[in-house]
Amino acid sequence: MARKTGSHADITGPRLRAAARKLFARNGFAAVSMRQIAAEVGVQAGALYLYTPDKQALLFDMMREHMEELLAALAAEPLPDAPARRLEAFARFHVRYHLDRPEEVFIAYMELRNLSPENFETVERLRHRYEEALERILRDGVASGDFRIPDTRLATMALIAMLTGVTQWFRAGGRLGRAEVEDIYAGMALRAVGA
Amino acid sequence: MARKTGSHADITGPRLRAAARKLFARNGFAAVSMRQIAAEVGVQAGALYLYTPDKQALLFDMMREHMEELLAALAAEPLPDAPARRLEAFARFHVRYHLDRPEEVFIAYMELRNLSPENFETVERLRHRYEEALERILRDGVASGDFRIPDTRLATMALIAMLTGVTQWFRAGGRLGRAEVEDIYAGMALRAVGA
DNA sequence: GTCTATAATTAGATAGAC
DNA sequence: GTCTATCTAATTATAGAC
Repeated sequence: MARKTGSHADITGPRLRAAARKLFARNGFAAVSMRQIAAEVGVQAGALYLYTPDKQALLFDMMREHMEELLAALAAEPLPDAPARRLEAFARFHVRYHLDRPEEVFIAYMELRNLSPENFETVERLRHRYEEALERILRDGVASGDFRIPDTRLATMALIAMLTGVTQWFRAGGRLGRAEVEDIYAGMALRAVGA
Repeated sequence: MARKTGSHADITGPRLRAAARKLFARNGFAAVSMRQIAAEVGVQAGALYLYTPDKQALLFDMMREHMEELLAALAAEPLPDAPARRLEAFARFHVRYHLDRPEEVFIAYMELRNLSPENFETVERLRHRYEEALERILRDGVASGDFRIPDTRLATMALIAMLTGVTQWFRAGGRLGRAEVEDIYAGMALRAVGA
């Protein structure tokens, strides 16, 4: 017999995460209340605590999972050996991945300061591993003479900021398509390092 | 005769704005309470309302003033005519200005979503004027054949994101000095547009 | 101009009925 | 597993004493 309320552990959990992601991305972690999230999920506020110990864990799990999936996706991406081709592949991967997950990306770099100190450390370590993947490409390219940049660390930060910025303005159905955007960013990244 | 409490309208106002700027930049608008700001100023929470109608106005005034000062400073900056030299001057100005005001910059692009709809519109218009100043340089450079970029609007957003990113990692007294950083970013910006 | 006191609301989180 | 009800604490903002 159909009941209005009942067991939904298997779907309420994911729905909670989806609702939190949506609201955190749109309004910011600190500005979103557990009651708002509950309303989005369609349950009462108290019911959320069956699926998360607290609001902080909701944010932390979201950010850690995002960074781990990003690193896993990068590891799974086939990257050519030649530095220029490798950088191009990285840039394309970065733009594509970030356009696919605008909410996670936005949260991941806007809500760092709302993590507890321990959680911040964990997420920062993951973020640093990602940055190092790019820095290694740049170092190799400098060593081989393919790139001309005065400082690999600065260039790493500059390129990541430039590429991540795509999420700030890109809108599906707009003037430029995803493939075009990917092309142009990859080209700018290559030229920026003198390839 | 010295009094413990008294008239401080001339100094409490600026101190309030400075405290709010510091705390908003560090912890985020939504996460900062009026009591925290009052404690930073050294007054009681109620006293703040002598200097601002509410918390929202505190944020809005800060952001509007920042954008207006940024536009005024750009207008006052001597920019050469040649597109490449003009872009270089813009990039140097942007990096310098943003390194000089890390807190304002951080707030200006992290707290947009905490503005009321009307206030958001006002700030967005100012931001758009700044972006257009760069886009005009890029358009001129494309027209003159100095720059090779497939899309000026995308290149505008990419360059601004890249240059603004300096505030995310730069620390005074670190490995690189401000002049060096300015040089490198300007060089990357020029190369990115094929100059 | 700043204080204390407080109003009115809302927050995160928990207890216990069903 | 979800509900209602509630706890405790914090929030923005205001009123009125000094």
